[in-house]
Amino acid sequence: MLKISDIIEGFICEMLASDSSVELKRNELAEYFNCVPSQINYVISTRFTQERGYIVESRRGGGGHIRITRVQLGNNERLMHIINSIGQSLDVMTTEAILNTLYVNNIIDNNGVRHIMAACSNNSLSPITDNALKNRVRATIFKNMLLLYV
Amino acid sequence: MLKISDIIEGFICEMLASDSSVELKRNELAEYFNCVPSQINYVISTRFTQERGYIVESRRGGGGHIRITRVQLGNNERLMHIINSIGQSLDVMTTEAILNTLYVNNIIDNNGVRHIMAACSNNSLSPITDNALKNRVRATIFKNMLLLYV
DNA sequence: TAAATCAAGGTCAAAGATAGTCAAAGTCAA
DNA sequence: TTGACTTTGACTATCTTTGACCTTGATTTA
Repeated sequence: MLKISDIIEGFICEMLASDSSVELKRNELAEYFNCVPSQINYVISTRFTQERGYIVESRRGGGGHIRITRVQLGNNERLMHIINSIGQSLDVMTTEAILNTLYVNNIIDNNGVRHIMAACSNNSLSPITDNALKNRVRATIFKNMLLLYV
Repeated sequence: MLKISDIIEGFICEMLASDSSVELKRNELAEYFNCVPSQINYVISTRFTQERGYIVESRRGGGGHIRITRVQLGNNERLMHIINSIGQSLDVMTTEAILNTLYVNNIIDNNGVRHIMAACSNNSLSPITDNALKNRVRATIFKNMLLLYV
């Protein structure tokens, strides 16, 4: 059976084939495919993920939209490997260690290291009291920033 | 759908491009854009805020007006002002707007903008389910990263 | 000159327009 | 039969638009 999710995925992929960025109206798309609006969210959250090289932005309210952007990825095997091997959680020491590796291998320059460290520092995450959550957020921030280099 | 608020914002921005200060008539502007006068207040209060580098003055009564001025501060002064004026909480739209201001004023380059946006995006903060906490964390990350430029 | 009137702009809350979340129910292959 | 994946919809969050009512300043009138 043809899954509606796959059809919607294909539809969006096709749009992304000609343009690296598309802007959708959730309700319009849902109506077009005769499904509930949240189906669109399902498709996006399972198919157009960061790991697969997409960036999703959206706005609610009048004139709201969902924008999906394809990021250029490919030539950096090593980086993708690192990104994929980072789990759900990341502590400061490991962050520093990975950054150091990337730095000495000239994948990230000094300026990038400073930005990423600033973002991932305990200082930046200080409003989060739960340490487990803090490390989970650090992991998502770190992966998101590394995607800038793939 | 075209958002009237964004159109009005663009209109005012364009006026501010040639002049650092503009004087508006609320009712005239509202009539020109076919909207209610309070829409102008909405645009001003959401787009032309102090954090984004504007000062708004107005007078009521006959011959009243609204004056919007782009503030010209030294880089560090402006940065510190922005850092100090960001409270405990920060949403994505405001983050983008502030970054844009800093970018067009050559305080932060494109690379820096990309790093900071990646760090402050909802994507990066997705493990945080509580929105209030999400915005608090965004504020601390953002301020921490801006300090790299002071 | 004090009061009345007119001419702005300000505030706030309700209504409208989108999108997001989450969990229950459904489907299908192993 | 079970577990992973999909579909649905009720409820929530966010952003925008609108309008009724308020405040302030300038001008006219008594």
